[in-house]
Amino acid sequence: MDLPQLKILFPGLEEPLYQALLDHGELKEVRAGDTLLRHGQTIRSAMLIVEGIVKLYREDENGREFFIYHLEPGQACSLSMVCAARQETSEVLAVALTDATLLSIPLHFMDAWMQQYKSWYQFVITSYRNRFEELLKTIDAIAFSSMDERLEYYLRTQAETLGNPLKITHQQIASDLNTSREVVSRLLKKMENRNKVGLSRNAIEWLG
Amino acid sequence: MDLPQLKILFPGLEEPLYQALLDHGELKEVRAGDTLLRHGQTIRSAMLIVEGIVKLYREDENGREFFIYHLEPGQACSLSMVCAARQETSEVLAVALTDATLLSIPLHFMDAWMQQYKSWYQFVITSYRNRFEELLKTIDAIAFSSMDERLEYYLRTQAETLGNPLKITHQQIASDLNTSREVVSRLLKKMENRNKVGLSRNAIEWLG
DNA sequence: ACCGTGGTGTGACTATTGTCACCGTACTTC
DNA sequence: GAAGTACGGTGACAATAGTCACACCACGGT
Repeated sequence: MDLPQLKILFPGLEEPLYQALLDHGELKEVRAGDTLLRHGQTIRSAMLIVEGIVKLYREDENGREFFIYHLEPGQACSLSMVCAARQETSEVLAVALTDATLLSIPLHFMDAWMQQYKSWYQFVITSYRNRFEELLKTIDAIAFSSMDERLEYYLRTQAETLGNPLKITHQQIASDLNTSREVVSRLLKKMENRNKVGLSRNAIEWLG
Repeated sequence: MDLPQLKILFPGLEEPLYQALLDHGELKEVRAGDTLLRHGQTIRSAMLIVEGIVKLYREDENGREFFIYHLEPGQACSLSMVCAARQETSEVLAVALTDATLLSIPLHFMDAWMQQYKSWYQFVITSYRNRFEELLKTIDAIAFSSMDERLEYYLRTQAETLGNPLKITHQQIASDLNTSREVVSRLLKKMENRNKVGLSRNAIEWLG
């Protein structure tokens, strides 16, 4: 991790802040499938995504996992930032979807930078707002749409951030949408008949 | 609006910040039913709730309104704060449920105070986190629960913030939950049989 | 007192989603 | 290559939620 790389990933920050990020941020490598944040876990640092994709879930009491959004390089885990700022516990489950590199910012720098660097405050607020928007879109999907519309939205957005064709099983989709595998299979079959998707084992191609 | 009142409503801020709030915040009186924030509207100031209850909705393309949460005195409209910080447009609909008094903070003070007063930054972050939590709870309700559970949760939380018995019609509940009046009436009747609620015209008493 | 309106109760039906059962097929492992 | 396992397809049925139709009643205005 060097300065030019950092500037590309997180553009628009102040010069001394980049240096501070390099000096005080700790790079962490995680493997695909690793759990980064568990429900109820206390958060001790803010996380910026340098490389890889992180998947965020909401869990219910029975351990069901509902997908809420992805975090990509250049983004920050807003929850980790606000929780960190108040040393509270996590309310979501975060799992690395691919091998990933994170820049971990110790708690006390959050406060300091917030007042020292306007660009940091802007970054945090912007991150927050973006996550808020994602959450609102998620609410739209489940509040206003039927399962076939939700599935289409899901496939479209997954294909955008994860690439097309998608390497995923029907069971994983069902779990992300909190429905059953049979329902997903049936709806996918219908979509295939309308040429919206191409189906094969462990892969789905989104054709729009 | 005077200093002691402000301290009770928004505890834990720095002394000079209270004075700044009084000096630069503009008090606005609104009537029950007034729309404070329309979807797509540009936001020019941050809003703190001094008195009354504000109801936040998410709208879909067809104008359906899905209830997301209430704002009470001492709380802030986080969306107005982040949007204000970046001069973006609103993504929700905010309506005064009762006559209300708002403290409107012009845009440029947001930035200044954020760096000047640690307590302001804490307040903004905390507000944000609380709204985020509400949103996650809303997602839980619609992602994991059936309509009868959602209705119970709705009645319980409404009774908490609005008082018991609730002055509300079945049609309004149906609209808030994005379902139909008949479904609400039927489920309420079942709940009455189980002594969870008392039903009368224009009013519902939550009995737990 | 009468009427009009809005709020509520309810039966019958439809549509959507969830569940169960079972099968075929690909891929893995030995 | 045989056996085991994960994945996907599909029919039958159950449960839930949405829609339509209509009746009844409370209340306000005249």
